[in-house]
Amino acid sequence: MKPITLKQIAEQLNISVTTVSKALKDYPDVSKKTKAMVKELAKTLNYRPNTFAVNLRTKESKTIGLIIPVIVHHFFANVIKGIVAQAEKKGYLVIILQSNESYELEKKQIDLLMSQRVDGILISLANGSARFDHLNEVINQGKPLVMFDKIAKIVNCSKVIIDDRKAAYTATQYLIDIGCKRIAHFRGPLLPQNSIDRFLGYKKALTDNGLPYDPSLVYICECGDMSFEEGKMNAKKLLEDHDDVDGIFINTDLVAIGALNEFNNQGIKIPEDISIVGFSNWFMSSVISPTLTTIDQPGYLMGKTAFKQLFKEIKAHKKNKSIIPKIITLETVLVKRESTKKSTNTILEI
Amino acid sequence: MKPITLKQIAEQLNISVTTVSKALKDYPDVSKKTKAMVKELAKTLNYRPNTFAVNLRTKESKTIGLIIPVIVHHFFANVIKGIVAQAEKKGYLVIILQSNESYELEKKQIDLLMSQRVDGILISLANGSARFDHLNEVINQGKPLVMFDKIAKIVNCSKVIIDDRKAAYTATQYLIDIGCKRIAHFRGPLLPQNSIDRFLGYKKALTDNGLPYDPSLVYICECGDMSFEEGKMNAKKLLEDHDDVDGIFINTDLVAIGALNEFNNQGIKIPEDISIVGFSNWFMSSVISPTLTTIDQPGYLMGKTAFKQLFKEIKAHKKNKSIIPKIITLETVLVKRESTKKSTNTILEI
DNA sequence: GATTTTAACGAAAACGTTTTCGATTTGTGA
DNA sequence: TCACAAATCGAAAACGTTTTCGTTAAAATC
Repeated sequence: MKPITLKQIAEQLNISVTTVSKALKDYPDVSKKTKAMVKELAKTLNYRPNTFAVNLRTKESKTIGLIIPVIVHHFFANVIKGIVAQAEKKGYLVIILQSNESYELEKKQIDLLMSQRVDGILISLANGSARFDHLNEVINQGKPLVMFDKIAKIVNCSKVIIDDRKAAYTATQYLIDIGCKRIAHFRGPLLPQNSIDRFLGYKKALTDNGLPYDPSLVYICECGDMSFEEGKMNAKKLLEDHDDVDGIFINTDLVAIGALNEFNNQGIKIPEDISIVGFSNWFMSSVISPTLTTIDQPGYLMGKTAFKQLFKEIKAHKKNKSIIPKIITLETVLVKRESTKKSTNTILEI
Repeated sequence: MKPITLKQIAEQLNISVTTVSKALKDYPDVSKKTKAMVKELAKTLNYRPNTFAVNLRTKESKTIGLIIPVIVHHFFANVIKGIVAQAEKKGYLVIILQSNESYELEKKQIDLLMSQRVDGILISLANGSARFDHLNEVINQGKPLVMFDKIAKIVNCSKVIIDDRKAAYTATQYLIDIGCKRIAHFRGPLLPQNSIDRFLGYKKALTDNGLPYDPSLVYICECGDMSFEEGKMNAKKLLEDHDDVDGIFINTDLVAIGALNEFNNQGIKIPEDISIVGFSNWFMSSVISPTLTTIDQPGYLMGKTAFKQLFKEIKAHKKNKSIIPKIITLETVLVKRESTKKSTNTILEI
């Protein structure tokens, strides 16, 4: 019933614990014979090293912590999948925690992970996080930390992101290229950097193309559980406020799909009357009608990349090498589908 | 830089490590003065007990393992959320692994978790799992194990499930009650118990109501990444094969939404021509048009309940009490929406 | 004042592993 | 034969806690 220990193996074979340990780890100063002996007995007894003891000795747990604002979200679920898969490859386990977009919780969870002495931490910030002492604390303790997606520029650690501003610019530029003159934007909440950057990308594309920026064309939504409904509501409001809008760039697909639904119901033709571009390439976007043009946000790859970077830093940390924070920007692509009309401007289609 | 230890505190205060340890844990044989002294210094030094050492001493890690077939799935994501939230409340951390519906991976992961010496394991089976030695091994080692949702009846451990058969029966019975005479079923894959049970519930409702069971009305789909497409395809086939079907019970919402989409495109009126009931109550079901009648499958509650049961068993195991496996069946409810027509049979509506 | 009780503390073992360093044995070359 | 190197092993310390049990001093009891 009790787990097998090195001591038990040693006693059975009449050798020392030391030799057993070395044999199992293929130390050069153990003869082939004893190695074989030890390994065989270990196998038949189904010996498993006591991780607790190993951790204590080696001062590492082969475990990392992951704090994520929401789990039930296709993008983050994909990130989790990417992290877990990559971690497993490298022999690391992942402890997962959900901050629920709350700074207080996030802080507590950082504390939990530090107490647990994980080898490193991956985090995507809660919307509520405007202070970062808890993260600086992690860094000061010399614990590897990598942020992804929802980051704080001010925190001095590695980050894996997409260029939200550029992607939004691309999306808006595409709307302009296909002939849209009056382009609205459904933006995300005011706080997280992502929705700010997407908004800025939208704005810059307008001005770069000589189009006026009109604040009344920008609608805000929380992008929480009610995203779909928010999309519908904003679409409704937009139709009431303006009759000349011919394109919308929307912060996230679910909102876009809500808007699309409202337009469909009201008989507004997409893309003939209004062209729509979403963000994130949720699988439903390729499936609804009309299919949604959107920016592909590589969740799985982001998770994978974030872990890879963290892994490097963990290794460096073990060797007492200092780590130079690195910012990795993943490519996004515009996925053109039915919700945007074809360009009428042939010159642009050379 | 190096973490503070009990020893350091002891030396600073000129007392023994023992007393420091006891003071921090409020042992009665330490004076109030020393307790205050110790606690204060511990706080200012930001002392955190070394989990590795604590684990080694106490033989528990306050950590559980979770193996799940897919993370990127609204139901499972909800389950994860429920588990993580409840675990955190009780001071437990969750290590998450994804089996990818593969028996081989699942086996390896069980092994990993056993090596890690987690205090207990939560698992939802991979579709590919038809052998259960790896799970029996866990049980034999006396490690608490709770299965949820995708379970194996044959394994002697606690389980948290819904009554798939009953829920399917309810769904089908509802279709019958509102007047459907020719009811089709889009079922899931042949293996997992869930889709078998849902199929059986469908069948039993038919025969209990004197309706013939017609195998040609049963369509199979894998319910994987292509669910939506499968729904469309099956809908198409159904329209080709039969012109008299007036109701469909569908294994899962995403497939149902695919079917709905196809029917919409082909001008088939839902619910006038065909009534549809889905399964799981995905949030999109309340949002598409027409909204989908479905069985609500309580993912968050399932996660929460599964952890609670595991927690009980972990506590029992610590006290060397034997654990009697318990099967907890969560209630499901039929959520009536637009995709099913109102009953014309007033007698049934008393 | 002698004895017992209580309060407060500490020594030491234990958890199971890893690793350093020294000891022993065997083999090698002169 | 001697010196030295190589091969093989083990003793012991260390990781940082927890907990048992004993010790001491002070307080209480008679």
